[in-house]
Amino acid sequence: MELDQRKKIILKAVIRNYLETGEPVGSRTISKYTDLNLSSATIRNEMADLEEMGYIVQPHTSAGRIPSDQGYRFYVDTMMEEKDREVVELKEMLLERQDKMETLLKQVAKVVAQNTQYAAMISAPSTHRNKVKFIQLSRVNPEQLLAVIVVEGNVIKNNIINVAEELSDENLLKLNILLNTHLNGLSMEEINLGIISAMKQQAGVHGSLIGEVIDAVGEAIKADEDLEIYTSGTNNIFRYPELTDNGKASELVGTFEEKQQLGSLIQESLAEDAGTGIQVYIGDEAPIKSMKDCSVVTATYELGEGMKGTIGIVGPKRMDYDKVIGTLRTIQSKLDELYRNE
Amino acid sequence: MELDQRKKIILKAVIRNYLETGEPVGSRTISKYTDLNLSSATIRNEMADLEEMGYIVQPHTSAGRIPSDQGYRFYVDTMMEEKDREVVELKEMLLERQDKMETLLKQVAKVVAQNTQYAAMISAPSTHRNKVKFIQLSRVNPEQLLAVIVVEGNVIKNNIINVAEELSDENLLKLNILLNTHLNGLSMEEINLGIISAMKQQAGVHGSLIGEVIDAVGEAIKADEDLEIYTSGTNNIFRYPELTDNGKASELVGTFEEKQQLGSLIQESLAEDAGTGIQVYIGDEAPIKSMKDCSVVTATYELGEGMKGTIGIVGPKRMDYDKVIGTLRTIQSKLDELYRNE
DNA sequence: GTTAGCACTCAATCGACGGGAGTGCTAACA
DNA sequence: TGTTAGCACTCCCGTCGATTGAGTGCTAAC
Repeated sequence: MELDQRKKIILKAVIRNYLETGEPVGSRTISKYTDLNLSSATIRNEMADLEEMGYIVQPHTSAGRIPSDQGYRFYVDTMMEEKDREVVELKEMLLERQDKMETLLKQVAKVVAQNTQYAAMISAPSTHRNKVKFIQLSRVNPEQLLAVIVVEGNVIKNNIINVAEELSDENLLKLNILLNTHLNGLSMEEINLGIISAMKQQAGVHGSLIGEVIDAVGEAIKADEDLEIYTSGTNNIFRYPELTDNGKASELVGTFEEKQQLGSLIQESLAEDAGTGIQVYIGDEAPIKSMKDCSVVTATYELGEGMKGTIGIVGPKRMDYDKVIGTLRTIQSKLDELYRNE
Repeated sequence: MELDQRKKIILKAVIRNYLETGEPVGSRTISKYTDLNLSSATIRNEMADLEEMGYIVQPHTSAGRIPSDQGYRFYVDTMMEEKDREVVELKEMLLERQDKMETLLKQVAKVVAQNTQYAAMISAPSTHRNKVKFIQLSRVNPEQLLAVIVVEGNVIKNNIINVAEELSDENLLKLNILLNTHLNGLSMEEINLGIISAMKQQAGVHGSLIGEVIDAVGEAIKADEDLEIYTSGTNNIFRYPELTDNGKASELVGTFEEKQQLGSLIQESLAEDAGTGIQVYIGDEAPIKSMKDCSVVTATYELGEGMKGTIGIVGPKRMDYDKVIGTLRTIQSKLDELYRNE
């Protein structure tokens, strides 16, 4: 069977109506809702076809139809190609450029959640590929050294290193020069054991002590690379009974708290990034099982210097895709603006 | 009317039974539960008295009794003075000493939540009173300076400072000396505008540029003083219907996400700190209105060097106070141990 | 191909009903 | 005077059946 023009119109009408009301929609409603001027009986026939084709389902025999995952997928796909979304006006949108990345991200998550009334999450941009700008090792007291590493994008990492034996001023200076000449300009992912052992070799004699310090610096660089994720509006899920019935709320809240679980979503979204960077996952399409009754819309953003992160919105399948995608587009461009002329 | 010995026994029996079952408890149950050898009729009379005195209430006419807030309060108070709690064995309790405070705190929250099956929160110790150990200003590039401040307890703060005009090596060195001589050994709360302007004065001529830098350092020290709070086990609240019925879940989850709201609790707990540092808030006693159906148990902890923070456990009023308090005691001593010989 | 009509299905709602847990009160007992 | 057995009463809760109403599928006529 083929999805002809009329079927498409009816399918869209069903979905749009369901998005609004959250109730199964019957043939009579569609008969009046659309301007097709068809009787409910005709619509009934078409709807039976659509059901057979898998776009809509009946929750029980004598109820109206609701969209299946396949139906949502159709809707989202056609919607995405149809028109350029108008830019959504964000309520109280004030993104000031923050020194602290953390503050900015929390702010974005909050704005997005408030605006859409769904749950929002945002991952900090990964800095693997950012280059080291500056390294400094200083003595805090005889047994403690402080290593500070500044990376492009003004990301700062630091680490306190405990040493058994005091390092002479001369050696400290040498070490600083060594570290800077070897590591400056390298991206964090390029700094590997090979480079570190090369440095150790060049440092020569003092093997053990200096070696330890070099290792510690290497660790400081590698550390903290677990992706940080911030969430907001988790309690918006309570607006949608289909997400909170039967103890589903507990699972979802748990997932949002254990932010590591959200990682897979972030990864996938970054990987799939095509064109606009906006992705829609419906039900099982998302790689997180507790979200099987949700839809997830993700957008990748870029903060100058190639630092990429992901924003995600989680809501019921009957979410207002149009608005959500519009909001994400707006945020994308605002962030881009904010950091373009760094 | 007086709360005589027998009434106390009955009251405790009612409460203990209710804690176990979560069901209203009737006179017959108590008659068998206790070894008073009284008939249910006698118990009924006593229970009527207890109700009149406000220790227990009936959810409806023909139901058993449940403890009122006043009843819980009595129970907790007598329990606290009764005996030394035996030490609770924590499941999989492995607190390794972490370099990163954040990791340690998240770990503690998680352990506590898993152990008690309630929601847990923990505030990072405030560092107002910690003394500055080390300050360093370095040039990252001609327009950017990096300020690093190390505070007792190895708390590290840093800030990138943008300058309009390059600072000479000589001036940078002077500044470093100036900063260290003036600020080293002072606690963060002692560093105020007076001290900062004194430094500016001493710096003399270069007023504007150097003044700006000094201000920026001052800001870096003051910044980030909003208390950080970590939570875990939020979804444990779903184990207790009385906390999640009628949309209460949404409120509670919201409170846990907006961690700032938890601040008042932390403050109060730190302020009230008496003796053991353990506090119990029942219902309205807690300063957060979304917790009016909860009980909250807080404990202050100390990580050497006078860094104090608070751990809080939030659960239903019928929480297992005994276990919760035991767990908190154990955590307190483990943390103390961990940092005692710094 | 479209539509009116009709029988059918099934979830949701409502009221009636009975069981059960628990109470308060009274009267009898030690 | 304190304790207890007995009893009527209250009220929650689950079950059952009837009713309602929205919606469907099918058939026959247009």
